[in-house]
Amino acid sequence: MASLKDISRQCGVSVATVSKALNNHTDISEETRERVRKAAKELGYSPNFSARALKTNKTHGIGVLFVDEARSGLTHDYFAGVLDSFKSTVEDKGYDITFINCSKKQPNRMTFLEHVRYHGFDGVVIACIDFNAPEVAELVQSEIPVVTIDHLFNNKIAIMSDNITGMTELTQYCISKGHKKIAYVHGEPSTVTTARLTGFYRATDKKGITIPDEYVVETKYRDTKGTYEETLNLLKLKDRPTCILYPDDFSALGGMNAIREMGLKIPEDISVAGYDGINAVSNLEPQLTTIVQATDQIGERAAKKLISLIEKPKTTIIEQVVIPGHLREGKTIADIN
Amino acid sequence: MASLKDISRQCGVSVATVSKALNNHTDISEETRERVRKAAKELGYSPNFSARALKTNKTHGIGVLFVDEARSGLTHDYFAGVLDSFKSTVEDKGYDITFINCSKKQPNRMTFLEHVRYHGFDGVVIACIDFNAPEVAELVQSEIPVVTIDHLFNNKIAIMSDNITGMTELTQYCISKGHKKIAYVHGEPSTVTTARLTGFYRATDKKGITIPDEYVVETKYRDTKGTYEETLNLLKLKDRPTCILYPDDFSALGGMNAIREMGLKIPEDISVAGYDGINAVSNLEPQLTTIVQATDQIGERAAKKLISLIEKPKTTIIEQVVIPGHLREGKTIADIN
DNA sequence: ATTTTCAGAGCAAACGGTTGCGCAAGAAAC
DNA sequence: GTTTCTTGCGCAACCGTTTGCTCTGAAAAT
Repeated sequence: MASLKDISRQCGVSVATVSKALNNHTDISEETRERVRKAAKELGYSPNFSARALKTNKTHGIGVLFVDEARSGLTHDYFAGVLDSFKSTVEDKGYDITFINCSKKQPNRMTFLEHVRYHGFDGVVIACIDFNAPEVAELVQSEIPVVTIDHLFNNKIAIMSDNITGMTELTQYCISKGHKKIAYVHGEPSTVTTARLTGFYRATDKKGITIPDEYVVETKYRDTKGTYEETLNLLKLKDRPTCILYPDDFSALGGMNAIREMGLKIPEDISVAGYDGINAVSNLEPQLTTIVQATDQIGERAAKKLISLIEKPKTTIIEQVVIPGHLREGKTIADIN
Repeated sequence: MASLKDISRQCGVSVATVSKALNNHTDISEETRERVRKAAKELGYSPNFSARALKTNKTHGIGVLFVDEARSGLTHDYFAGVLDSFKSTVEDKGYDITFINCSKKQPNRMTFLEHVRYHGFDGVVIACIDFNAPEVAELVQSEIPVVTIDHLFNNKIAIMSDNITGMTELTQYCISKGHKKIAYVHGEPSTVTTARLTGFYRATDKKGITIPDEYVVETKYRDTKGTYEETLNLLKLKDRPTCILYPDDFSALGGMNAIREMGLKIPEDISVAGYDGINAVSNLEPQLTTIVQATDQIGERAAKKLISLIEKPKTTIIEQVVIPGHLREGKTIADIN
């Protein structure tokens, strides 16, 4: 609780001098500086963030908007990975991260933007959220430096996992193994889903393969029940696919259970693939073929871009950064050539 | 950027009046209050957290210490679950959470305690960390309200997953299925490991079962390679166990792979069980028998206890709260009775 | 008519730190 | 010996809020 004033009293110098000494300003003699440092240590001085922020109008704080509705934020492996990497990177540069309160239960809750203004965050990262919510739009369109992950807003920096290329690559891989009847159980409409769908069709079109509409069905993300049901439906079709792609590794498990329940073998009877590269799943046998998203890079790039935008707004390029994933060739796609 | 001063100018009242009006003090007439509210809205007033915190010496901020060394914090399913639940609970009560910077790369990094003091957090939650680090001790022994998760400090509130009972229950379950030769691949020494080991022996002792020392081996947490190796070793023993327990679901996968690689079937030839109740793993076939830890409850209790300690320090009981998990009976333990 | 009560509002200090500017004194230049 | 630099430090304002105390005028009580 010791303050600059206490130190100044102890050392017989002014508060201003103490402040400058502690902040290594050049107009303080080495001798005084040492005296001040010593007193600070003795008194157990701790700088006061609020006072400093109030005066300097800088918080070195970054707001993180990770919706946790239905527990889909932190416990979502992909986003947890991104956040973890983001966190390390900004912390290395002296920034702290605070979650933007998204509780709906508060009596006088602030909007996201109000909360950010209130705390004076220097910048904000947004991920894993309903990007169409008006509150999100309000925040994005404000003057606050913002970086979004996996969603592109007009004239804002976005870090995007390369879902188009990833899905193209995955689909091409399946095709190269001889599959033509490829089904795709995809997730709810979103930037991500759209991109992957594009990638999917890009690959099939290129090879002149026509996918019947009934092969492309929609379910929720990370919902093993949903993929389980949809997979059963797919397997009941007269003309059954030889290969089924899933929106993520997690929900692929649901599909795989359905397949096995029908007495079919993976990959002998049906091939499957996921998307994400979730750790736990990669340790299964047979190892799931999937696209591993580079969560480390995504988090790190987001962090660096955001800090650049905060510290050098003029020279920072507003751009969409696309981070490629890579194919992890497991054992769930049969070669039927 | 509008401040109280701007509103006061606009309304022709003093700054003090504006402050009181906005904060619903009773000594302001309803008419004035309305006028002030209206002006605040018009000017786009946003309160200033730093100024308020400086004056009131309250931040409504909670520091979270989740070490992310080796990426084991956020991406650890168990802790991610706890944190997620903790976050929702404190946010509902108007608190914000900020990670305590644990970057080692900063030139003038603060200790954990310094960082907490600097930010003036009202309280701190500690989890998933090397509890023996001097820096952690320094923080815990300070005057800051603190709650630890899965570790007990003298005279501090701790929320503990009931690892003893959980492991006892799991072991008893195995025994009830006829297993006597039970191996236990446990994690690195820690509060958690010790508790589970206690639970393990408590169950075997009670039934008068003697476990050879070679059945109890140590490996790292969440390390499929380690459990893979240890499992191979166990399987090579002259007197092979019929059942192997793992430190967590994740690393159980490594063990299971080893078993299958040896041409053995689960659970026909060898039974296995995990610990944690990780989502992804619970969707596998055969479903892994495990103890599901109540992450939701752990996070929520930790949050409520901490807030109580912050707001009502006198009446808050310093205690160790033990949260039971529950057995999820999967299909990986054979009945060999 | 005088005193008491009270609601409504303002004064001013305080929270802890930062920083542009000014000033003094000694060193260097003339 | 005067002028010019340079070094080291203090002055004082300011950031935006909060809050105990004071003040005023009008209503209520006497």
